[in-house]
Amino acid sequence: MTGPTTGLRAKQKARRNRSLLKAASTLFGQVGYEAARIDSIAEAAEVSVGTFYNYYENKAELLLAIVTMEVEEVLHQGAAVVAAPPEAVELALRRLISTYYDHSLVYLTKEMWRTAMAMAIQHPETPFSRRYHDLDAQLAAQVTALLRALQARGSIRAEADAGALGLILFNDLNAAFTQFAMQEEMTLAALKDSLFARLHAVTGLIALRP
Amino acid sequence: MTGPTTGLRAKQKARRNRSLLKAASTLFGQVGYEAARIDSIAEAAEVSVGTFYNYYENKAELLLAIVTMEVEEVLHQGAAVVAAPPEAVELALRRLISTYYDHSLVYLTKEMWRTAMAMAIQHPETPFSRRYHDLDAQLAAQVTALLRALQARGSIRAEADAGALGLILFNDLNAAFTQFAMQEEMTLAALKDSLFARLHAVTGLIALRP
DNA sequence: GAAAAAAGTTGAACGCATTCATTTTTACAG
DNA sequence: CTGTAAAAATGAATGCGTTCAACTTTTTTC
Repeated sequence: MTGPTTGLRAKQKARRNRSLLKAASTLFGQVGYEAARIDSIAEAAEVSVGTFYNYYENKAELLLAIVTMEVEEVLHQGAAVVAAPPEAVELALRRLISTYYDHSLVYLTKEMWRTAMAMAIQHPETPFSRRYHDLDAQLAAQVTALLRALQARGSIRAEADAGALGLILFNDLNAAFTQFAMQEEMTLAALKDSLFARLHAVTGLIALRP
Repeated sequence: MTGPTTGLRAKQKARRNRSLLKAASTLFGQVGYEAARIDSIAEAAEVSVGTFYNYYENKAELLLAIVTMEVEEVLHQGAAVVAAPPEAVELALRRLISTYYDHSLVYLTKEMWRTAMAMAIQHPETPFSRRYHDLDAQLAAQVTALLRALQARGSIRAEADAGALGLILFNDLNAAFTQFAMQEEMTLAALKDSLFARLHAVTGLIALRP
């Protein structure tokens, strides 16, 4: 399947791959994803345009690589919260969501996020979209898992549908994040304020021990 | 501001405007938005490519015109539901949301919706995005208005935050619709099933008279 | 180690949305 | 009507992601 990982050729390949990704990441950060030219990325990696396309199917695949790193880190941090959530329902959810938001701009800018979201929606049959939604689904599963844990512990009404509410909450935090990515001047604090207000409305309905 | 609406020139202008929009709409429906070439639209409207750009700033503006028609019709139908909602909370919400979904594919295809959503996210500073989110906000306001009406009538717990829950519900129905637009084979019935399951989880928490 | 095969590199060429300098048409003053 | 200004139409040129046929380099074979 995956060829040899040693040998002159393989080494060179790995080096160029990293070189292209780093060049792209830097340029995306500096001038933005859309304004970054393939020529410039290739040039920065000391490679021709044609060679770039031997390493990445297209420009989007570079973005996907960066998105994947970012979301996997978010999932890692999120898992820790789900594993040992705070007692109170609202606090636990705030903690998880804050963790997500706080780790969302390490590798990606708002413009990169917008582009990733847009491409995932527009071309659903694409590897990009599939991978993006796979990551999304993992995040949603984490939110639901937290709700279930809180319910099992007796902090949430037994009759509440944790699966449904988890999805609803995830859709809401996703929508809030989209708004955040769309407003260049909006701060993380403002994002949290906006989401937490709505979160409060939900926890008020489902929490047993406030 | 707006020039004369009579005279040979103005007549011609209005005719070409309509002609281009109709040609575009037809072609979008036939081959899809992305595959539709500006050349083809211009040719179908018996106009040169350059002239097309005298009438529409870009391809997206054509889509915006169609999206606007679609959403305004949806808002019109939705207003009727909000004005005289069914007694039961869950039924009322189902009625409103069904109305939305049932009128969503009159002028637009799923692919056109995807493109519109994607562009609205990706280029927030664009007239397209502003208009799109303005329409979105009107829909959200309608959902909230319905919740408030139901609450005023005593069908929803007085302590529930109708404003917050309206937004949450809207974000959820939006997410469901996005999923629908992304799966070519998904039916309207399947869309409603998926959303109504989650809606049930919420109404179970807020409804007073089941 | 030479020849053949395989893998990788390259930049010119292509498709398509959008722009723009030039030409054509319309409106209108005298 | 005619001359002129304003408005509109036109299609060739531009920019940029992506493709591809020709060329190099590395690996394998004997």
